[in-house]
Amino acid sequence: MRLSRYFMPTLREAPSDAVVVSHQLMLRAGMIRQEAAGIYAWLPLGLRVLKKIEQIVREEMDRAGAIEVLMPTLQLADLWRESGRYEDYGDEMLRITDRHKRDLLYGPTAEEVITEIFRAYVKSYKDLPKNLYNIQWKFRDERRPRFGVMRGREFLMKDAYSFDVDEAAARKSYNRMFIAYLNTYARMGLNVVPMKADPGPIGGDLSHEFIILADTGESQVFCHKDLVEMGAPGDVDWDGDLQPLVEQRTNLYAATEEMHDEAAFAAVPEDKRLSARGIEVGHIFYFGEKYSKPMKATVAGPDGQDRPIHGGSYGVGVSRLTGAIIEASHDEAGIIWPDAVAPFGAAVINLRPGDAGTDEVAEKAYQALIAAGKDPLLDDSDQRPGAKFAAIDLVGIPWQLVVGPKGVADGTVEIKRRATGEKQTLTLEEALKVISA
RNA sequence: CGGAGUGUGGCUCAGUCUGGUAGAGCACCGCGUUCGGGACGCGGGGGUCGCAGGUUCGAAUCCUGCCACUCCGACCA
Repeated sequence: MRLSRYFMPTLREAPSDAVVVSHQLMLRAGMIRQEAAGIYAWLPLGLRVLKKIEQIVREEMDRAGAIEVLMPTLQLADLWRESGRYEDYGDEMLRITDRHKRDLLYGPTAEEVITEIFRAYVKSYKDLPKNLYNIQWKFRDERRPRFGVMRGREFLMKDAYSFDVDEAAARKSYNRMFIAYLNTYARMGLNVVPMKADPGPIGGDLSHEFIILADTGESQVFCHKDLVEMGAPGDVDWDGDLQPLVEQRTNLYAATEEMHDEAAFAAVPEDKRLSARGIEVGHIFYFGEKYSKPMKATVAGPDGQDRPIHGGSYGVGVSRLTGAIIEASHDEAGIIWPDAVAPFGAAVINLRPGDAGTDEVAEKAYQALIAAGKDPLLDDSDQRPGAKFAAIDLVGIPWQLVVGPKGVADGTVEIKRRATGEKQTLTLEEALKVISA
């Protein structure tokens, strides 16, 4: 992409209504534009990041055996009356009436819809387990939206739903999602810690929040230090026994403020106790027959008798992650995107557009990076060098390849790694090799 | 939803108390000088001061109502 033809409206100063750093930087980098409280338009740069995150989530869901569907944003109120949640949900649910005076709602989640779909087709235990997911916009009319896209009213969420014949089978589905989540966040360059969460009315131990650690996180969290650096399991035998991998994490202490147990935390060796701020970027839980019973989602068991399926649901805040990643990865100059989610893989900065020498080298570098699949941004804008550096630092592109008249004169370019600030002066060929490595 | 606050050009803000022909910086346009970490000079464009009503000879400024947004708190991907 050539910057001169792109739409990347960066700001030198942050709008005053942004208080958290990710919100400020997203506005300054021209990623989003607020249209109403908690409702944002995604500008080209923001959309690129959002799509990359979405795609990682999708790939890891697929790998774990989940199957993608797309459910509507608008749902029929009657479906929610069946589950009993239409009245329970309260003002957070945006209710809509269509021209025929039918009650609709903008989905805050999709347990009812997926259960309706499932029950229409699946009749036998032999068709289980199944896990269906969708990545769709949700709306929750938060009393107080804030923190930019991290607590918007409209947000993009991946929600997966598992269907199993009994609790033991549901636990296996749960474990698959647990591992898939670890892999998902690891690919985005995040250290994530699964923490025991409030399981709600169902009880049991099958509810975890996935928390990334960031100084600006909105909740206080407590955990065993080893969890932070434990890493992700990667690809595993998804049909095998995942319980040991899960227990390796869940046996160490980790809890958010609401679930915190001082006594249990005190039992963690003192040098391993970590108290930090965290941001919730995922939540998984098992809810058993909560929806299948009232909505009559049953399958025939081996004995021929119908029984309600055991369900679980698994959410990832896709749009929230754009903000959360920035919270975890930025400096005074701006955003530092992990390579996997960066809007562009590299920026070629032509310090003097119009100069035959720099134009030629910059174009050559740009074409080579395209060929290498780095999806580069070519800064061919007519600005002074300082302004270019500042803007490219701000938007956080992982590699900068600087083509200036001095370098061209002696056959070199400069590359800079955004994350470390490390600069090297190399020939173009060497530079391309480093960036493409 | 309780409490607090803010709405003035794309962004940051002054002007409001004490009514008298709407300002600055950044951004934008033109020309020139510049050009390796957000340059400089000269010239220029852009705002019915959130909306509606009221008071007044005269309202960004005072009064009333409404709307939007933000912050703090209780709740949540």
